[in-house]
Amino acid sequence: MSLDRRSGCPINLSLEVFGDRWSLIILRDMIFGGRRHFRELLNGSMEGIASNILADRLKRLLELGMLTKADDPSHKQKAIYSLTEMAITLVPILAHLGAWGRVWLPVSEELSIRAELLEKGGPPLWDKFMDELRHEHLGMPLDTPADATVRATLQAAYEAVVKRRAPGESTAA
Amino acid sequence: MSLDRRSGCPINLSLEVFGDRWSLIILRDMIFGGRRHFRELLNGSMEGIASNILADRLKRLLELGMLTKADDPSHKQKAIYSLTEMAITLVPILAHLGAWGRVWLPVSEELSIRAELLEKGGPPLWDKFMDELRHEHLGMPLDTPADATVRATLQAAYEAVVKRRAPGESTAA
DNA sequence: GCAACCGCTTGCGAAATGCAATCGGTATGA
DNA sequence: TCATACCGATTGCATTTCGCAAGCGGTTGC
Repeated sequence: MSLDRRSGCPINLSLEVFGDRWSLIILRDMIFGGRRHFRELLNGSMEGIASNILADRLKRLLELGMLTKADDPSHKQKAIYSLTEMAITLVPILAHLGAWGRVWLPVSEELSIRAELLEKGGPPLWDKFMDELRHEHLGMPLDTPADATVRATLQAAYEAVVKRRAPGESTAA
Repeated sequence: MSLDRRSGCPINLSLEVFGDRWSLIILRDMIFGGRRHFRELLNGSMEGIASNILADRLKRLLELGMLTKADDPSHKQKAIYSLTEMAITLVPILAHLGAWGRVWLPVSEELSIRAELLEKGGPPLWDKFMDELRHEHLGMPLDTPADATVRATLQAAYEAVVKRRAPGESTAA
């Protein structure tokens, strides 16, 4: 995973940033899953990322300016990863990607409810979500503090589908 | 490049489709460059795709249902590749990707003019473009036949930038 | 007849990936 | 105090993929 600079085309350069199978998965888990630590990303990843790949991609995303890294005051060995504005502005792309996948690919119902809500919410919801992410990761003040965050709303919808489909059973989030 | 089905998440499945460094480049060249033949894609690719990779990706995109392949009546050995609806609906994603790359990555001026116009045109322009692609690749009637196609407009803008930046010189399109 | 072109394949070295085990250090609880 | 679990990685190794160059049998135009 090097940075080729094969051409100055915006689409090509974007692909060189996250044109691989893991970078966007990591960002997805940070954005929608609220994960901030190495172990959270490692164990929480639905697709089962390997630890060396995760370490490599985090380093790469740091170098690219998509993430920042800071010490966790609660634990000397813990590191907290934060999204930068560069990464936060991927939300519309992730929304489109999810919407497209929902139409054309064999998505599972419980995992696509988030994409469905995000698509229905449209740009206003994306803006609200990005505002929340800026607050969470960059320490910026919230434009309009809401009672229920976008992430919590999406998560609740996901859990409702899981519960409906498998009543009485418990499933990992 | 296999099809893992690592999870039913829409974003993950989308990544399994074009989460590599070449698939979207090929589709970009077909959509914005109007390329339909193997050699056009091979020699016209700004990033210099290798012929075996191109062959592999075309096969993959065929299997995924993003492309179809037909004989070219003008030449017994020529094949014409066409976009399917599945691929045409990537236009908004490509537009977003280009817009994001233009903000955050070291794009070249001449190669980003298309992305700029596509972003400024917004969804109405994307719809018009997709309509033209449906006409071109699927044989559907045009909703509102226009004098200048979106692709020609983008191409003209690109060439104007090239001409302005290097007056008197000639550059490959 | 012959060079240029057609889509595509082959061979091969280099690089990336996936997997499991492990590292040295840190918090936790008995 | 001491075992245990956890922390962010790193290492070794087998497998897969990539990138490059050359070449394939066949078609076309001059």
